[in-house]
Amino acid sequence: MTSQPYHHGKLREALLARAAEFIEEAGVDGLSLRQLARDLGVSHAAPGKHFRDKQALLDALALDGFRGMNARIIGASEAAGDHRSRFVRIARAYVDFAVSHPVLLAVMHSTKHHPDASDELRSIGEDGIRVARAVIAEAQGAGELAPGDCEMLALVCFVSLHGAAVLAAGNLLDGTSVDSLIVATTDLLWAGMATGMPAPHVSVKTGLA
Amino acid sequence: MTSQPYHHGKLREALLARAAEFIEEAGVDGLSLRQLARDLGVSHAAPGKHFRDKQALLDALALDGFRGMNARIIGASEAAGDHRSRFVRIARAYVDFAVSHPVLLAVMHSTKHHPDASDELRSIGEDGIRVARAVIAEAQGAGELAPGDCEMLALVCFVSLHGAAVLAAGNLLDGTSVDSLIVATTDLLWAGMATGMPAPHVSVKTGLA
DNA sequence: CCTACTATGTTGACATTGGCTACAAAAGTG
DNA sequence: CACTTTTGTAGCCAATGTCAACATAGTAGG
Repeated sequence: MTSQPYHHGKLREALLARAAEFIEEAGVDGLSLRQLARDLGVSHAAPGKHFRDKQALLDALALDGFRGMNARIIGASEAAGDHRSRFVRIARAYVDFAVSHPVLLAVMHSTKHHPDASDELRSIGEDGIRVARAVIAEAQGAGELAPGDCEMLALVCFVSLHGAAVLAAGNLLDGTSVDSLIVATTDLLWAGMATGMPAPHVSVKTGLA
Repeated sequence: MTSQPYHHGKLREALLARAAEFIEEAGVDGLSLRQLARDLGVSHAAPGKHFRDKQALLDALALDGFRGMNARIIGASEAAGDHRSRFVRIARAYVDFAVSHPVLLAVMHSTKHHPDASDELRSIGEDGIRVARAVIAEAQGAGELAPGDCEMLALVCFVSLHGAAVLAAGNLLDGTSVDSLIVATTDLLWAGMATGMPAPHVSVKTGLA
């Protein structure tokens, strides 16, 4: 038999690739460093040379996940079309990614990242908001949307689509198709932004604070 | 020393209560059945008499969580006020609960429940949607909101607020206060529903089962 | 070429965990 | 009282994450 070389060569990449498959099959809890090592034909402690601990591997997975997702979102935003179409396409790109990689999405937004997690990981999640804000600002400039705080509007849109993505990824939409939810959500958000928000509703606050 | 009674008496409740504290302190992964047992002064296998396995305990936690959350939401919806105020109050109840019990919320919406998880656990998550739908339907009847598929509208609102709750619970809103996000989100949704959605692209499915 | 030095992989060990079985005590129940 | 069921205990096992000690490979400098 061909004697295995002592050094794997691309163990780090192999670990990440295999781990990405594992978590989608068996969930994050189903991921075991030792199983991963066995699967790749290396010793049980080999992963430790590339990732300080299990969370470090998950952090790296999250980073890759954000890179891939942002690439899709940016690609969707750059496609031709009017503002509203681009808005819908961005939303669809986000939710589609979530449905395709539900567990990875959970890892990406998991709160428990290493204290020394890279700054990139901390800020890379905001790319989506930036893209949404750009489209909204353009549409406002073109008069298609009412003027308003496009920063906050983008955040609200991001938040709403994040909810749709999470629930769709978790298969928690009982009878509703993902696509019809995206359409309904983007329609509602766009209608609200087109109308503008004449009377901010602040009188509800109870004095319970 | 007072000899411990052989039977704890209320071990099941004690386990749930202590576990609820543990997960908020150390996350779901930080929860150990054995540690829990040590903490309550019982043997390491005692929890097994009340919960088939760890997931069964998490399922029970999730069930309790839904009960408490739904109680708050329903309470908010029954408070006096016009439709819009009640809508905002429901939203606030949801997000407030999420911020108060972030890890529990994740457990509640975790996909990996036992195959034999109670039917109650499967359907109890829809109470929030029902409450939102009722308010929307009333407001539509009163002419405050444009007519439309209140089932789908309620789902979109629920989804949006769920996103806000998840991100707020995860402390992922960098500079924005939770309250201003709630206000902006409910304002935008309400404005959209008041205007109505002129031209949906795709036909909408029938309501939830 | 020979010698460090570093990066990468291996082996062995340890504490901890979840889960199982067998047993013991308590609490009902006839 | 005899019995059954519930509740808790003690012991065991395989698996895991992490660590320290060692082995090998590649690389840089003399």
